[in-house]
Amino acid sequence: MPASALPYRPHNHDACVSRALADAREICQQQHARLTPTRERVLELIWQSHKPLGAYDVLAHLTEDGHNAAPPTVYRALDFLQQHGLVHRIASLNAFIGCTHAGEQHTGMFLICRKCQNVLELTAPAVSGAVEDAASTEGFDVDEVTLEIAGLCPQCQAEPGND
Amino acid sequence: MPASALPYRPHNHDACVSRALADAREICQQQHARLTPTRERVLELIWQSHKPLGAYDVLAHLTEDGHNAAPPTVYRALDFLQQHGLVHRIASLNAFIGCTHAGEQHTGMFLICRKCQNVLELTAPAVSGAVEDAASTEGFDVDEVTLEIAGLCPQCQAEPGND
DNA sequence: CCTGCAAATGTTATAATGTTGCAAAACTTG
DNA sequence: CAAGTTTTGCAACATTATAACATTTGCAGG
Repeated sequence: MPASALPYRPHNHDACVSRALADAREICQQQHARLTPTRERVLELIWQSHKPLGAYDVLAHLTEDGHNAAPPTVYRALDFLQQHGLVHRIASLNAFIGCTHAGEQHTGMFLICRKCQNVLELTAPAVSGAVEDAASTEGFDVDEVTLEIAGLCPQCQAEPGND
Repeated sequence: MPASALPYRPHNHDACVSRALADAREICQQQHARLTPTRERVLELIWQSHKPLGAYDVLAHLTEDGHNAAPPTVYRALDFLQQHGLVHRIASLNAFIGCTHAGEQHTGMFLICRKCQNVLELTAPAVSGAVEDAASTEGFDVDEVTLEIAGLCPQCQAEPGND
Protein backbone atom coordinates (compact mmCIF):
# COMPACT_ATOMS: atom_id res chain seq x y z
CA MET A 1 0.00 0.00 0.00
CA PRO A 2 1.61 3.23 -1.13
CA ALA A 3 1.63 6.39 0.90
CA SER A 4 -1.38 8.46 0.06
CA ALA A 5 -0.64 11.08 -2.58
CA LEU A 6 -1.25 14.71 -1.85
CA PRO A 7 -4.70 15.42 -3.22
CA TYR A 8 -6.08 12.38 -1.44
CA ARG A 9 -4.81 13.46 1.95
CA PRO A 10 -6.26 16.09 4.17
CA HIS A 11 -3.92 19.05 4.02
CA ASN A 12 -3.80 22.75 4.59
CA HIS A 13 -5.26 23.74 1.32
CA ASP A 14 -4.90 27.49 1.83
CA ALA A 15 -1.18 27.05 2.27
CA CYS A 16 -1.07 24.82 -0.76
CA VAL A 17 -2.79 27.52 -2.83
CA SER A 18 -0.54 30.26 -1.47
CA ARG A 19 2.52 28.33 -2.38
CA ALA A 20 1.24 27.73 -5.88
CA LEU A 21 0.58 31.45 -6.30
CA ALA A 22 3.97 32.42 -4.96
CA ASP A 23 5.63 29.94 -7.31
CA ALA A 24 3.61 31.30 -10.19
CA ARG A 25 4.68 34.85 -9.46
CA GLU A 26 8.27 33.81 -9.45
CA ILE A 27 8.00 31.79 -12.63
CA CYS A 28 6.30 34.65 -14.44
CA GLN A 29 8.92 37.10 -13.29
CA GLN A 30 11.66 34.84 -14.58
CA GLN A 31 9.90 34.53 -17.92
CA HIS A 32 9.07 38.23 -18.15
CA ALA A 33 5.42 37.33 -18.31
CA ARG A 34 2.77 39.48 -16.70
CA LEU A 35 0.72 37.70 -14.09
CA THR A 36 -2.02 40.31 -14.07
CA PRO A 37 -4.72 40.40 -11.40
CA THR A 38 -7.24 38.58 -13.57
CA ARG A 39 -4.76 35.89 -14.46
CA GLU A 40 -3.68 35.48 -10.90
CA ARG A 41 -7.26 35.32 -9.71
CA VAL A 42 -8.09 32.64 -12.25
CA LEU A 43 -5.08 30.63 -11.15
CA GLU A 44 -6.16 31.00 -7.55
CA LEU A 45 -9.69 29.86 -8.31
CA ILE A 46 -8.39 26.81 -10.11
CA TRP A 47 -6.06 25.95 -7.28
CA GLN A 48 -8.74 26.37 -4.66
CA SER A 49 -10.30 23.25 -6.06
CA HIS A 50 -8.14 20.15 -6.35
CA LYS A 51 -10.79 19.09 -8.80
CA PRO A 52 -10.77 20.21 -12.40
CA LEU A 53 -12.74 23.37 -13.03
CA GLY A 54 -14.52 24.19 -16.27
CA ALA A 55 -13.98 27.55 -17.93
CA TYR A 56 -17.55 28.51 -17.17
CA ASP A 57 -17.12 27.51 -13.54
CA VAL A 58 -14.22 29.92 -13.36
CA LEU A 59 -16.38 32.51 -15.05
CA ALA A 60 -19.11 32.04 -12.46
CA HIS A 61 -16.63 32.57 -9.61
CA LEU A 62 -15.34 35.73 -11.24
CA THR A 63 -18.89 36.96 -11.55
CA GLU A 64 -19.43 36.28 -7.84
CA ASP A 65 -16.35 38.42 -7.24
CA GLY A 66 -18.18 41.26 -8.89
CA HIS A 67 -15.93 40.99 -11.91
CA ASN A 68 -18.09 41.54 -14.94
CA ALA A 69 -16.31 39.02 -17.09
CA ALA A 70 -17.16 37.40 -20.39
CA PRO A 71 -15.95 34.04 -21.70
CA PRO A 72 -12.96 35.43 -23.61
CA THR A 73 -11.59 36.87 -20.39
CA VAL A 74 -11.46 33.42 -18.89
CA TYR A 75 -10.20 31.61 -21.95
CA ARG A 76 -7.47 34.17 -22.44
CA ALA A 77 -6.33 33.86 -18.86
CA LEU A 78 -6.39 30.08 -19.15
CA ASP A 79 -4.37 30.18 -22.36
CA PHE A 80 -1.80 32.33 -20.66
CA LEU A 81 -1.60 30.06 -17.66
CA GLN A 82 -1.29 26.99 -19.84
CA GLN A 83 1.41 28.55 -21.96
CA HIS A 84 3.45 29.24 -18.88
CA GLY A 85 2.93 25.77 -17.51
CA LEU A 86 0.82 26.87 -14.57
CA VAL A 87 -2.33 24.95 -15.38
CA HIS A 88 -3.20 21.93 -17.47
CA ARG A 89 -6.28 21.32 -19.55
CA ILE A 90 -7.87 17.93 -19.11
CA ALA A 91 -9.24 17.17 -22.56
CA SER A 92 -11.47 14.33 -21.44
CA LEU A 93 -13.26 16.67 -19.02
CA ASN A 94 -13.06 20.01 -20.80
CA ALA A 95 -11.65 21.34 -17.57
CA PHE A 96 -8.54 22.83 -16.04
CA ILE A 97 -6.38 22.03 -13.06
CA GLY A 98 -3.39 23.62 -11.39
CA CYS A 99 -0.07 22.19 -12.41
CA THR A 100 1.72 20.60 -9.49
CA HIS A 101 5.03 20.54 -11.32
CA ALA A 102 5.12 24.14 -12.48
CA GLY A 103 8.57 25.20 -13.56
CA GLU A 104 9.83 21.64 -13.89
CA GLN A 105 10.26 19.93 -17.21
CA HIS A 106 7.57 17.31 -17.29
CA THR A 107 5.00 15.43 -19.23
CA GLY A 108 1.79 15.33 -17.31
CA MET A 109 -0.10 12.14 -16.66
CA PHE A 110 -3.38 12.48 -14.84
CA LEU A 111 -5.16 10.02 -12.62
CA ILE A 112 -8.76 11.18 -12.54
CA CYS A 113 -11.11 9.61 -10.02
CA ARG A 114 -14.49 9.21 -11.63
CA LYS A 115 -16.14 9.21 -8.22
CA CYS A 116 -14.58 11.99 -6.14
CA GLN A 117 -13.18 13.84 -9.15
CA ASN A 118 -9.82 14.37 -7.55
CA VAL A 119 -6.95 14.49 -9.97
CA LEU A 120 -3.41 13.44 -9.29
CA GLU A 121 -0.75 14.65 -11.66
CA LEU A 122 2.18 12.31 -12.02
CA THR A 123 5.49 12.42 -13.76
CA ALA A 124 6.29 8.92 -14.83
CA PRO A 125 9.51 8.70 -16.82
CA ALA A 126 8.86 5.06 -17.63
CA VAL A 127 5.60 5.99 -19.28
CA SER A 128 7.01 8.96 -21.16
CA GLY A 129 9.84 6.79 -22.35
CA ALA A 130 7.54 4.03 -23.55
CA VAL A 131 5.39 6.58 -25.37
CA GLU A 132 8.43 8.11 -27.04
CA ASP A 133 9.66 4.70 -28.09
CA ALA A 134 6.32 3.69 -29.53
CA ALA A 135 6.06 6.95 -31.44
CA SER A 136 9.58 6.84 -32.82
CA THR A 137 9.08 3.25 -33.97
CA GLU A 138 6.50 4.76 -36.30
CA GLY A 139 8.78 7.63 -37.22
CA PHE A 140 6.41 10.02 -35.52
CA ASP A 141 7.70 13.27 -34.09
CA VAL A 142 5.98 13.91 -30.75
CA ASP A 143 4.81 17.37 -29.92
CA GLU A 144 2.34 16.96 -27.12
CA VAL A 145 1.10 14.01 -25.13
CA THR A 146 -2.39 13.83 -23.69
CA LEU A 147 -2.47 11.10 -21.09
CA GLU A 148 -5.53 10.96 -18.90
CA ILE A 149 -6.56 7.98 -16.87
CA ALA A 150 -10.04 7.65 -15.50
CA GLY A 151 -10.74 5.26 -12.68
CA LEU A 152 -11.04 5.02 -8.94
CA CYS A 153 -8.67 6.54 -6.45
CA PRO A 154 -7.62 4.50 -3.39
CA GLN A 155 -10.12 6.23 -1.10
CA CYS A 156 -13.08 5.69 -3.37
CA GLN A 157 -12.17 2.04 -3.96
CA ALA A 158 -12.58 1.48 -0.25
CA GLU A 159 -16.11 2.81 -0.22
CA PRO A 160 -19.17 0.70 -1.04
CA GLY A 161 -21.07 0.73 -4.30
CA ASN A 162 -18.16 0.96 -6.71
CA ASP A 163 -18.88 -1.79 -9.16
CA MET B 1 13.35 3.84 -41.05
CA PRO B 2 10.24 1.85 -40.22
CA ALA B 3 7.85 0.57 -42.83
CA SER B 4 5.14 3.13 -43.42
CA ALA B 5 2.04 2.42 -41.37
CA LEU B 6 -1.29 1.93 -43.05
CA PRO B 7 -2.92 5.35 -42.99
CA TYR B 8 0.24 6.93 -44.33
CA ARG B 9 0.42 4.66 -47.34
CA PRO B 10 -1.64 4.85 -50.48
CA HIS B 11 -4.06 1.98 -50.34
CA ASN B 12 -7.37 0.84 -51.67
CA HIS B 13 -9.49 2.74 -49.29
CA ASP B 14 -12.81 1.38 -50.55
CA ALA B 15 -11.65 -2.12 -49.73
CA CYS B 16 -10.44 -0.95 -46.37
CA VAL B 17 -13.88 0.53 -45.62
CA SER B 18 -15.68 -2.56 -46.87
CA ARG B 19 -13.61 -4.77 -44.65
CA ALA B 20 -14.32 -2.57 -41.64
CA LEU B 21 -18.04 -2.72 -42.34
CA ALA B 22 -18.00 -6.47 -42.82
CA ASP B 23 -16.09 -6.88 -39.55
CA ALA B 24 -18.57 -4.60 -37.82
CA ARG B 25 -21.53 -6.62 -39.04
CA GLU B 26 -19.94 -9.78 -37.73
CA ILE B 27 -19.04 -8.27 -34.38
CA CYS B 28 -22.54 -6.92 -33.90
CA GLN B 29 -24.09 -10.24 -34.79
CA GLN B 30 -21.89 -11.97 -32.21
CA GLN B 31 -22.88 -9.44 -29.60
CA HIS B 32 -26.58 -9.49 -30.50
CA ALA B 33 -26.36 -5.79 -31.24
CA ARG B 34 -28.33 -4.22 -34.05
CA LEU B 35 -26.19 -2.48 -36.62
CA THR B 36 -29.10 -0.54 -38.09
CA PRO B 37 -28.86 1.35 -41.40
CA THR B 38 -28.19 4.66 -39.69
CA ARG B 39 -25.49 3.20 -37.46
CA GLU B 40 -23.89 1.41 -40.36
CA ARG B 41 -23.97 4.54 -42.49
CA VAL B 42 -22.33 6.58 -39.72
CA LEU B 43 -19.62 3.96 -39.36
CA GLU B 44 -19.08 4.00 -43.12
CA LEU B 45 -18.79 7.80 -43.18
CA ILE B 46 -16.24 7.72 -40.42
CA TRP B 47 -14.22 5.06 -42.13
CA GLN B 48 -14.27 6.85 -45.46
CA SER B 49 -12.01 9.41 -43.85
CA HIS B 50 -8.80 8.24 -42.23
CA LYS B 51 -8.97 11.57 -40.49
CA PRO B 52 -11.11 12.10 -37.41
CA LEU B 53 -14.59 13.33 -38.18
CA GLY B 54 -16.62 15.58 -35.90
CA ALA B 55 -20.18 14.68 -35.03
CA TYR B 56 -21.42 17.62 -37.03
CA ASP B 57 -19.35 16.57 -40.01
CA VAL B 58 -21.10 13.23 -39.89
CA LEU B 59 -24.38 15.07 -39.60
CA ALA B 60 -23.59 17.12 -42.70
CA HIS B 61 -22.86 13.97 -44.70
CA LEU B 62 -26.10 12.40 -43.56
CA THR B 63 -27.92 15.53 -44.65
CA GLU B 64 -26.28 15.27 -48.08
CA ASP B 65 -27.62 11.72 -48.22
CA GLY B 66 -31.10 13.19 -47.91
CA HIS B 67 -31.37 11.86 -44.39
CA ASN B 68 -33.11 14.54 -42.39
CA ALA B 69 -31.10 13.96 -39.24
CA ALA B 70 -30.68 15.96 -36.05
CA PRO B 71 -27.71 15.94 -33.66
CA PRO B 72 -29.12 13.26 -31.35
CA THR B 73 -29.30 10.83 -34.25
CA VAL B 74 -25.59 11.16 -34.80
CA TYR B 75 -24.58 11.14 -31.16
CA ARG B 76 -26.70 8.09 -30.51
CA ALA B 77 -25.15 6.24 -33.40
CA LEU B 78 -21.69 7.26 -32.24
CA ASP B 79 -22.41 6.11 -28.70
CA PHE B 80 -23.51 2.76 -30.00
CA LEU B 81 -20.44 2.39 -32.18
CA GLN B 82 -18.16 3.35 -29.34
CA GLN B 83 -19.80 0.96 -26.95
CA HIS B 84 -19.22 -1.87 -29.35
CA GLY B 85 -15.62 -0.89 -29.94
CA LEU B 86 -16.13 0.12 -33.56
CA VAL B 87 -15.07 3.74 -33.28
CA HIS B 88 -12.98 5.79 -30.89
CA ARG B 89 -13.53 9.31 -29.73
CA ILE B 90 -10.45 11.52 -29.80
CA ALA B 91 -10.97 13.80 -26.82
CA SER B 92 -8.34 16.31 -27.83
CA LEU B 93 -10.13 16.87 -31.14
CA ASN B 94 -13.77 16.27 -30.25
CA ALA B 95 -13.84 13.89 -33.13
CA PHE B 96 -14.28 10.25 -33.99
CA ILE B 97 -12.31 7.70 -35.93
CA GLY B 98 -12.81 4.10 -36.98
CA CYS B 99 -11.21 1.57 -34.70
CA THR B 100 -8.58 -0.43 -36.50
CA HIS B 101 -8.51 -3.10 -33.82
CA ALA B 102 -12.24 -3.78 -33.56
CA GLY B 103 -12.97 -7.00 -31.79
CA GLU B 104 -9.51 -7.25 -30.26
CA GLN B 105 -8.78 -6.46 -26.67
CA HIS B 106 -6.76 -3.28 -26.80
CA THR B 107 -5.95 0.07 -25.33
CA GLY B 108 -5.86 2.64 -28.03
CA MET B 109 -2.98 5.03 -28.43
CA PHE B 110 -3.32 7.59 -31.13
CA LEU B 111 -0.65 9.35 -33.14
CA ILE B 112 -2.32 12.44 -34.53
CA CYS B 113 -0.51 14.45 -37.18
CA ARG B 114 -1.14 18.11 -36.58
CA LYS B 115 -0.44 18.86 -40.22
CA CYS B 116 -2.21 16.24 -42.34
CA GLN B 117 -4.58 15.17 -39.59
CA ASN B 118 -4.05 11.50 -40.21
CA VAL B 119 -4.40 9.35 -37.16
CA LEU B 120 -2.62 6.09 -36.52
CA GLU B 121 -4.01 3.86 -33.82
CA LEU B 122 -1.42 1.74 -32.10
CA THR B 123 -1.47 -1.01 -29.57
CA ALA B 124 1.66 -0.65 -27.51
CA PRO B 125 1.83 -3.18 -24.69
CA ALA B 126 4.94 -1.52 -23.28
CA VAL B 127 3.03 1.74 -22.90
CA SER B 128 -0.08 0.12 -21.45
CA GLY B 129 2.11 -1.76 -19.02
CA ALA B 130 3.97 1.34 -17.93
CA VAL B 131 0.69 3.19 -17.45
CA GLU B 132 -0.71 0.33 -15.40
CA ASP B 133 2.40 0.24 -13.25
CA ALA B 134 2.38 3.96 -12.63
CA ALA B 135 -1.29 3.88 -11.69
CA SER B 136 -0.99 0.92 -9.38
CA THR B 137 1.96 2.50 -7.62
CA GLU B 138 -0.57 5.13 -6.56
CA GLY B 139 -3.16 2.52 -5.70
CA PHE B 140 -5.30 3.77 -8.53
CA ASP B 141 -7.75 1.44 -10.25
CA VAL B 142 -7.67 2.14 -13.99
CA ASP B 143 -10.89 2.23 -15.91
CA GLU B 144 -10.11 4.01 -19.12
CA VAL B 145 -6.97 5.42 -20.65
CA THR B 146 -6.97 8.41 -22.96
CA LEU B 147 -3.65 8.53 -24.75
CA GLU B 148 -3.42 10.93 -27.64
CA ILE B 149 -0.19 12.14 -29.12
CA ALA B 150 -0.06 15.18 -31.33
CA GLY B 151 2.91 15.76 -33.58
CA LEU B 152 4.14 15.22 -37.10
CA CYS B 153 3.83 12.03 -39.07
CA PRO B 154 6.81 10.82 -41.11
CA GLN B 155 5.44 12.22 -44.38
CA CYS B 156 4.80 15.67 -43.00
CA GLN B 157 8.21 15.84 -41.34
CA ALA B 158 9.74 15.46 -44.78
CA GLU B 159 7.89 18.47 -46.14
CA PRO B 160 9.13 22.03 -45.82
CA GLY B 161 7.88 24.59 -43.35
CA ASN B 162 7.44 22.40 -40.32
CA ASP B 163 9.21 24.31 -37.64
C1' DC C 1 -52.38 -12.43 -36.92
C1' DC C 2 -52.21 -8.99 -33.32
C1' DT C 3 -50.86 -7.25 -29.18
C1' DG C 4 -47.80 -5.42 -26.25
C1' DC C 5 -43.10 -4.45 -24.84
C1' DA C 6 -38.48 -2.85 -25.64
C1' DA C 7 -35.31 -0.75 -28.61
C1' DA C 8 -34.50 2.68 -31.86
C1' DT C 9 -35.54 6.96 -34.13
C1' DG C 10 -37.62 11.62 -34.88
C1' DT C 11 -38.20 16.31 -33.30
C1' DT C 12 -37.77 20.48 -30.86
C1' DA C 13 -35.51 22.94 -27.89
C1' DT C 14 -31.70 24.08 -25.09
C1' DA C 15 -27.31 23.53 -22.59
C1' DA C 16 -22.37 23.67 -22.45
C1' DT C 17 -18.08 24.90 -24.41
C1' DG C 18 -15.18 27.83 -27.15
C1' DT C 19 -14.01 31.72 -30.73
C1' DT C 20 -13.84 36.08 -33.64
C1' DG C 21 -13.36 40.78 -34.21
C1' DC C 22 -12.96 45.20 -32.88
C1' DA C 23 -12.60 49.06 -29.65
C1' DA C 24 -10.83 50.83 -25.30
C1' DA C 25 -7.55 50.85 -21.65
C1' DA C 26 -3.14 49.88 -19.47
C1' DC C 27 1.45 49.12 -19.42
C1' DT C 28 6.34 49.74 -21.42
C1' DT C 29 10.00 51.89 -23.57
C1' DG C 30 12.49 55.35 -25.69
C1' DC D 1 4.87 62.23 -22.98
C1' DA D 2 4.37 59.85 -27.34
C1' DA D 3 4.22 55.57 -29.89
C1' DG D 4 3.79 50.89 -29.87
C1' DT D 5 2.58 46.66 -27.71
C1' DT D 6 -0.03 43.92 -24.60
C1' DT D 7 -4.06 43.24 -22.12
C1' DT D 8 -8.90 43.73 -21.34
C1' DG D 9 -13.98 44.70 -22.36
C1' DC D 10 -17.62 43.57 -24.95
C1' DA D 11 -20.96 41.82 -28.29
C1' DA D 12 -21.91 38.60 -31.22
C1' DC D 13 -21.43 34.05 -32.86
C1' DA D 14 -19.73 29.19 -33.69
C1' DT D 15 -19.30 24.56 -32.25
C1' DT D 16 -20.23 20.57 -29.55
C1' DA D 17 -23.46 17.96 -26.83
C1' DT D 18 -27.76 16.77 -24.25
C1' DA D 19 -32.71 16.69 -22.42
C1' DA D 20 -37.32 15.57 -22.90
C1' DC D 21 -40.96 13.60 -25.08
C1' DA D 22 -43.49 11.77 -29.11
C1' DT D 23 -43.39 8.20 -32.69
C1' DT D 24 -42.05 4.25 -35.09
C1' DT D 25 -40.00 -0.22 -35.62
C1' DG D 26 -38.69 -5.03 -34.53
C1' DC D 27 -39.80 -8.82 -32.26
C1' DA D 28 -41.68 -12.49 -28.80
C1' DG D 29 -45.73 -14.67 -26.91
C1' DG D 30 -50.57 -15.45 -26.87
